[in-house]
Amino acid sequence: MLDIKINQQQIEMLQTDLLKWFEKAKRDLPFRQTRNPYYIWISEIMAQQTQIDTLIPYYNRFIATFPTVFSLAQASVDEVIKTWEGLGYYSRARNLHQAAQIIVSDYEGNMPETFAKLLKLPGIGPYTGGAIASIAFNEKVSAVDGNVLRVISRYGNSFDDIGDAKTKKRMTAFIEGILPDAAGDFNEALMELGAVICTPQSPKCLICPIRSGCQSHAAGTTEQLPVKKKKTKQLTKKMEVGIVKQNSCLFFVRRPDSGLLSGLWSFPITETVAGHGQDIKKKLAENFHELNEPIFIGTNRHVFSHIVWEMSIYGFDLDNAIREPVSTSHLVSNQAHTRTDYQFKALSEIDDLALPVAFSKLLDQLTNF
DNA sequence: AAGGCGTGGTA
DNA sequence: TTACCAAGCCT
Repeated sequence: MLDIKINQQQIEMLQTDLLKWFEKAKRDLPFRQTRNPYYIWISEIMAQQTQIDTLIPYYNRFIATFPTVFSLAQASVDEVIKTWEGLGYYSRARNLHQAAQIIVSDYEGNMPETFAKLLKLPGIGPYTGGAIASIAFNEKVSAVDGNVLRVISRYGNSFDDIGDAKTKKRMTAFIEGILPDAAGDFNEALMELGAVICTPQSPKCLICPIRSGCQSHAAGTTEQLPVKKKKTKQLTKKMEVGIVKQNSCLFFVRRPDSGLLSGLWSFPITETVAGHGQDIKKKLAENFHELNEPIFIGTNRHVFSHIVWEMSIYGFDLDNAIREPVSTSHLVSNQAHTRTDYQFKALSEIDDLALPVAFSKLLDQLTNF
């Protein structure tokens, strides 16, 4: 149970030390050069489960493509996903798009200015709501992310599992109790400290601005903290991928509306049962009447957060079909939807599609096919 | 409550 | 190679 004994004077020293350090040491990040709530919002959504260094080029590209909430709301969801391509957790982009439409329709295009209202928007939870409210609107509310949980675990020498909701509640309450008026800066300072000083491995206690009050440093337990329950191991799935070629074009399918990589484009893919390319050949029979035997191209492995795909890649060259060449008119198109679910694309056109890394990385293996 | 949901970096 | 981790949210 987190139980930090800290008096008013110590609280003020902690605030002062942290804020002073942050003012001096904070990294120069693109979204720290603005107070525009729209830009803050985009950056905070991108920051979810994503390291800052990774998201910076995406952030710059995103706000260049969608400079205002109106431009985002008016874009198609496919355009938004395409701009998000490669960043992962694509529901973030869908929620961003949906929330932009709500902000335009319900708030005249102005970002809602309170934690309570922000929390109602899709994709904004306790952390992101607190971050936007405190950083963009000076609301005195906490923003507790993984960095903050780690910093507080160590500061109070807490061995509570930070994956437990109760622990997060307690630590949030502690933060709320020591929040200064400059809540946005204080929240950012805690996160910055976690990102560059109070790191998961080998924390740099020697140069930590709040070392003097840190109970974990005093107890020598920093390497054991924070306590976090281990994740269950990823399930490995054997998959067969079908590369269908005709007239130098490759065949792509849109993934289902729900689940992994939903709505994004992919090569036809199916879980391996019989093997040797027969599973994907059977699946492709939904789209093509005549197919040659699969040509083995190679293997590839892709690791998601909770699944591993071990992919065997098979080619089907329609130009070299033994029987009559099959034209695109044989494609089964889904008449119920106005959007397209199947497409042949020339190599130069593939960039039009939002293609997850799991598939875009396969393109390198197709040079001899 | 616990698991689904991406990707890239590091030890 | 394996394992862990990153400015979480949704169901």
